[in-house]
Amino acid sequence: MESTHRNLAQQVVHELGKKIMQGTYKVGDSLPSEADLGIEFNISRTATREAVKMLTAKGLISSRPRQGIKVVASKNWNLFDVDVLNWILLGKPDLYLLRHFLQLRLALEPEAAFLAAQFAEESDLKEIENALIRMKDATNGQDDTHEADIDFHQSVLCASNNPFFIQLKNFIATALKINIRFTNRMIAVTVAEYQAHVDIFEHIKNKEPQAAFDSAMVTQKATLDIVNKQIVELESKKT
Amino acid sequence: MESTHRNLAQQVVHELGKKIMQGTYKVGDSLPSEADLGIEFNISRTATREAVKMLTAKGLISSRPRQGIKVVASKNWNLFDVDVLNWILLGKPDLYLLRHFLQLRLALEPEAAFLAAQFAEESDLKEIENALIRMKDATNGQDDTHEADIDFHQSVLCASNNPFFIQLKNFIATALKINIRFTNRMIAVTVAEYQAHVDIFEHIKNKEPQAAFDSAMVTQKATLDIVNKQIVELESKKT
DNA sequence: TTTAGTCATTTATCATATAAATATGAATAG
DNA sequence: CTATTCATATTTATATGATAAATGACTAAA
Repeated sequence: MESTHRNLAQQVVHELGKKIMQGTYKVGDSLPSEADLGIEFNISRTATREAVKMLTAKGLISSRPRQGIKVVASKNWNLFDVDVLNWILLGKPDLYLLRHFLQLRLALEPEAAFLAAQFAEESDLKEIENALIRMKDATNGQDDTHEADIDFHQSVLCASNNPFFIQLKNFIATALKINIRFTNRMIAVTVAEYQAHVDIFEHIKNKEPQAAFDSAMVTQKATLDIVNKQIVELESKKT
Repeated sequence: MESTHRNLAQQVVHELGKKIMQGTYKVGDSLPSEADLGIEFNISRTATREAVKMLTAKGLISSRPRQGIKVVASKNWNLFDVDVLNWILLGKPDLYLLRHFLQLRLALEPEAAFLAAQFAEESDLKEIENALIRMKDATNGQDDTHEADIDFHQSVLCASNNPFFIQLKNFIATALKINIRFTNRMIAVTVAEYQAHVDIFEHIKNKEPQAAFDSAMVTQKATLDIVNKQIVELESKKT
């Protein structure tokens, strides 16, 4: 195993999780037996089993006597688990995955903005404003635009003061990272996008839920439309 | 442990998970040490550790040498995990939790209907229709209304053909169950509600995304408004 | 051909031992 | 008296080896 010799089980969880999301082990495939995994990673069966149990808890695999350890159907995967999302990021996301992310974002973010306009505390507003300032600073090269952009989206989710929306911070972050990868990680966030964010913030601050919702909806829908068109194009090329 | 002597670790996971969601162990609290848990449940430390690892994977606890096993902040809980949702159901949900569920449902379900109208396959439509038929049958006492109702909502999610929406089936099911508990589990789904469902289905079938979205939105918003009013009432009583 | 039973393989659990991490409090230095 | 260092005890982390239970595959009998 790695150098550190700490949290071996956790490391194996990540190795196997990555391999599953990258398709090294596909749905229905059997993983090596506990004994073999132990040999492969040079750890005891105890640690191996703990790793297997953690992946089971995240819904990626099942393990039964005689049948061995198998990757279960992807509908059972805990797609909103932090680790799983990060492993998705390490895979090779395609346009369809990007669309799936955007479709859920379109559902979530306008409503989150709506709720933020209703329930945001002073501290929540400060967080959002902070992210906006960092986005503006980024145009002067003082900060990473994309990172500040992600912070903006996450802080709006938090401002909803709804634990379920807040839990989806990781989902949104992953969605944005994949989006960035597909557009071009070098291209900074545009002025137009920044202005759209400012609009959303203003509506939240002024406690105008519907206006906040609409502003968020417009930008989301625009992004999704672009990807939808790209997919149509892609599919027409195929045939 | 129980009679069966199979999957001891899994049983302990459920016991502890329930206790955490019911507040027996609160956020920040320490659980008994591995050794003590082993004694309490009459299982080996190995099995205990595997249970602890599974709960760790679900984001409920952390376990570090000398520090012991502690319930982590609820923002780290995997609220969309099937098990966690079921444990929530075993707790004592209040109006605020119900509102949080409804707020996310309001975000998800109209968009799911929108997507279903775009992407539903024939088989998906059959599933939805099937649930509707069962709802109608239920008025004659042949079936459980609520169960068929849950099936309807879940089948619309599936029809979106978006894995993220599909993953949220358990969330919606839990939300509906809590909703049923709050209204009155004896009261059957009304004819009006049934008709609203039929409308949504028709729009999906006719591939009218926006109409499907609007229909779903109306019913959702109505439900949320009622709960919001109840909360306002509750809070005015307090002061 | 079917059925019942045997067998081999793999996970599930247990018991015990040692290593590593770390909170706590004592000892020490300033 | 305060801050820092250090020893120690407690708890988790890992390893090892042994036994139990589950189950797919094969075999033999009806």
